[in-house]
Amino acid sequence: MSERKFNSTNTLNEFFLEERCTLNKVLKIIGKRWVSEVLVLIKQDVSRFSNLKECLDGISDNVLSSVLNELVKSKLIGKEIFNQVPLKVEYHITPSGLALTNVLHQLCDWGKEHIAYETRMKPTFARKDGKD
Amino acid sequence: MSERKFNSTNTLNEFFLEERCTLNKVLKIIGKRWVSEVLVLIKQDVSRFSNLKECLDGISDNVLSSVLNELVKSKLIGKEIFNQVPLKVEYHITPSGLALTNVLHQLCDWGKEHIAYETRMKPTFARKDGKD
DNA sequence: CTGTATCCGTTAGGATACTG
DNA sequence: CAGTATCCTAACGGATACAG
Repeated sequence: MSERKFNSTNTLNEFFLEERCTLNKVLKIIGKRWVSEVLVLIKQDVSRFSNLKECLDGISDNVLSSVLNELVKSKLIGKEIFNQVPLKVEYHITPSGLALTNVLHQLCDWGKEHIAYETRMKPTFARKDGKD
Repeated sequence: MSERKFNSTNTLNEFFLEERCTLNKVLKIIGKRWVSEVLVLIKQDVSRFSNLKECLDGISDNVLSSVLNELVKSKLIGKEIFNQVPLKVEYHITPSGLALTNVLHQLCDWGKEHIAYETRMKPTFARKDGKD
């Protein structure tokens, strides 16, 4: 705190921080293990707690619950409680969440192109571009 | 394993899994704390270990090192070693990595629109859409 | 200068049990 | 059915020390 660096790197840092700040928040939200999956499921109209649990096979109630809460808190999904017996709750995606899944889909798309083959291949990697 | 669910959820599950698989890999890579930031920095031609360290202020050598390794392993950045004294190493972004930052930027963009105000606001949130 | 190895504290993921 | 509370463990981020 007492020795902040004001070198030339600082300029870059500033520019980079602006991007970092928000990006970090986003990644903090959807970087968690089950979050993106739950979001996608809800987008696909899997709106009940138990349905989600089935789809996610072995997820604990605990974890699913906290993930859902996080998503609700972040306004990516909405929660609708039907106060009846048996208790019924439905989750639905928000426009905000829908927009996110859209970007996520691009991310997925990128992954399919760039890391699909990366599982076991260790080719002789030599630089091909003419840097310097 | 012995009691796979073949209910209606299974259909959704199948579709969702295809997306999950790759998306998870991607998020696994860039969801780590410093990864996205390092990637952005390198995109901005901060190519030396020490420069990166300065930009990231308090990051440990250890962490930076492992992050760089991950990025190299994932082919998001390339590593060029100049075997001289003092030892010099340069990192540069790959086309693959560049494409990723592009998507990341959209993610950031999304964040700016949707979670900028979310820090402290707790408005009375009631459903507006006419979902039954 | 550019890293790796080791150790350690924190945190997130998860199992189980219990409540509305 | 839908969740919360508690506890446990594994994984991750990070500091320090050391090596090429």
